[in-house]
Amino acid sequence: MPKFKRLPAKFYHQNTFKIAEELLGKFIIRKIGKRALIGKIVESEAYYGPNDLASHASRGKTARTKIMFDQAGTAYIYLIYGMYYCFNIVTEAKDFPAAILIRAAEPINLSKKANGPGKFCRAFKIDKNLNGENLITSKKLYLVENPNEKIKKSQIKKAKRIGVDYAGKYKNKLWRFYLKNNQFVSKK
DNA sequence: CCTGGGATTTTCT
DNA sequence: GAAAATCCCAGGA
Repeated sequence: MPKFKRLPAKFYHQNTFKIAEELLGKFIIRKIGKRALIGKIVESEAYYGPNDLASHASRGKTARTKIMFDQAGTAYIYLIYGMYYCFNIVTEAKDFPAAILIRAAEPINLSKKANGPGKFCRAFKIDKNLNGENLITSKKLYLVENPNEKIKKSQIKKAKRIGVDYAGKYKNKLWRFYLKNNQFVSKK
């Protein structure tokens, strides 16, 4: 097993879009008892600020979305379409709503595919119990440096977000990022 | 190749 | 009561 270096608090206190790009290639680790599930992040989507109509936070702070207003480095997990969980990483200062949806990961030691936000959570056994988890201190769910690979800017593709056609002018924002030529990206 | 609908439940109107 | 930051499968062209 290689030695994994956890991403520090400082990493989560950068600009949301920079983090969304830098997350690509990083490893996510989910510990369940003595087992660890590991995947490489290959696709992310940014949801930024109170005016982004695609963001849950655009309608203000509610019981569900209050986590998005929390401090950077918090996990925001919600149930979509009644059956799939989505995993997000909260960014920006407290009381500024922003988060990054992790859409896909390349399996390192996973038995299931993770090429889509719902499937990602299924593969990692992520559910509402982990909502609000602190990724900087958690023992169950956290992110680490990729010890084998450095991602270059030229490997990153920017694209429109998925499933947000209702979001007016925000639907065309290039706020989705993924690794070029990676077969585990949910949609090219 | 494409389009459309069902599953299932939380959330807001 | 309708819609939702999804996924999978069926059916038609």
